[in-house]
Amino acid sequence: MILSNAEENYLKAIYALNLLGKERVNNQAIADKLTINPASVTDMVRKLDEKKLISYSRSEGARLTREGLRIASKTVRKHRLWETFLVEKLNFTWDEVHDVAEQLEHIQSDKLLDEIDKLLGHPKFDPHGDPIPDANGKMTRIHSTPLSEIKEGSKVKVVSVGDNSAAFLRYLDKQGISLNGILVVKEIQSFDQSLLVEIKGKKEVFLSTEACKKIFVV
Amino acid sequence: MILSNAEENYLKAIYALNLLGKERVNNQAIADKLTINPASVTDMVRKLDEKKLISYSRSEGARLTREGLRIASKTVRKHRLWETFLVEKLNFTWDEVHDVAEQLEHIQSDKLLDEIDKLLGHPKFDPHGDPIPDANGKMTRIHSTPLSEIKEGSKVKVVSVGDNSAAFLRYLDKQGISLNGILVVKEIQSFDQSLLVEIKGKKEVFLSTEACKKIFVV
DNA sequence: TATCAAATTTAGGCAAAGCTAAATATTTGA
DNA sequence: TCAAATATTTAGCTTTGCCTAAATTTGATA
Repeated sequence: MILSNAEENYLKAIYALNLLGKERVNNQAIADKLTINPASVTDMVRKLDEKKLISYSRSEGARLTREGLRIASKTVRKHRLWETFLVEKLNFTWDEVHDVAEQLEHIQSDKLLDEIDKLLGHPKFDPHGDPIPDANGKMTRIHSTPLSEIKEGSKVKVVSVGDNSAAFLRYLDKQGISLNGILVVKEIQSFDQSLLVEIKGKKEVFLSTEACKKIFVV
Repeated sequence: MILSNAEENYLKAIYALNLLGKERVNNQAIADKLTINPASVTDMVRKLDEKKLISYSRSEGARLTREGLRIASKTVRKHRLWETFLVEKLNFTWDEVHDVAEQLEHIQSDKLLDEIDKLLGHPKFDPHGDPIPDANGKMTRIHSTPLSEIKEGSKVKVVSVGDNSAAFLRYLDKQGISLNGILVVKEIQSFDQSLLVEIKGKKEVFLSTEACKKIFVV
């Protein structure tokens, strides 16, 4: 079954919301995720239900079926493999890849996907530290913690970021924060919970509370 | 200006027909090229005219404007660079690339295009021997001849093929004909103009008249 | 339990890009 | 030159995927 880009995007949105803990997803959440009108979601959700890619009921919301899950995780796999490819092979920076990958993830070619995966050596994580689902949809989960919850004095490693927007990633670049970078939490400011962190002996920077919630560390 | 895939495909079609000699292109020809209904072409041609990507008049047909030409040749450039990339870097065969490139050519990212071009070493020809327009739309033209017009006894080199369909390319593979391959025309069959050709001292094969019209040699 | 807010659906619309069938133009060639 | 063939356009319809505005349903709470 060949799906439209829009259909794939809905499945991806439901998949992402599922991973955030929600077993069942309501229309409003999908609408917010995709920044479209809830009324539009009603229609599409009905269509996806008819195609048996999700099961939907007014009371319980939407849940991916086995087939819906397969397609959603494949789309995420494509997105993250393309991002990795762009960074590893084509000199893109991590703040440049998202929008292009949003387009590339809809290209239909199993061979293309397999060959990119092979070329990259079957990577497990993308340039933002997000796990890449394998061909069966399985992925390596890392039990990371938002930097905002780390105790003063701790030394941690950045393993992923919770916001792939160019704006946020460029902010991290400017602050000197990168994937696998080592941080030491020097001070937690009592008045706003913002952090003073030391970056691998190089320098110290202040990070806003909001930023710290989106930096995941171990 | 961001164009839809459909708009890009129309421009590409007009561009291709232009290269076949027609300065002006009529709706019927566009409809045939894209296998859509002429009535649909009327609408789109009007739209492209309004956007100043073509100039259209009922009597003279369609002609690309400077901007239309720029976009069309960029789209062709993308298509051919992707085809080359797939063959050179991702183990695709020449009969597997067309359909995927039809999708990839619509990805919007100048950086992506430039990096692919750089990675490939600024290739001048794609896997079918078609010239790749440079960033200014210029391309190397080779004055080739269809094999169907070659005299008996001549020794020639295959430089391009005029049909990128998987069916035709696989036929050529089976016959042992590849780009840059050397052929000797042994006999022209008088009753149907089909050819007996020798492939670089290896073997002799018969080629149909139709096939010979689509094999270009020097 | 009555009410208010939030979520959902309905109804009606729009733009894109295609279609068919019928009406018009235009060419061509007998 | 006139009729047949070819090309183009019009009119009206379809699907997709979105929209707004106005119900309606649900759920939380006072």
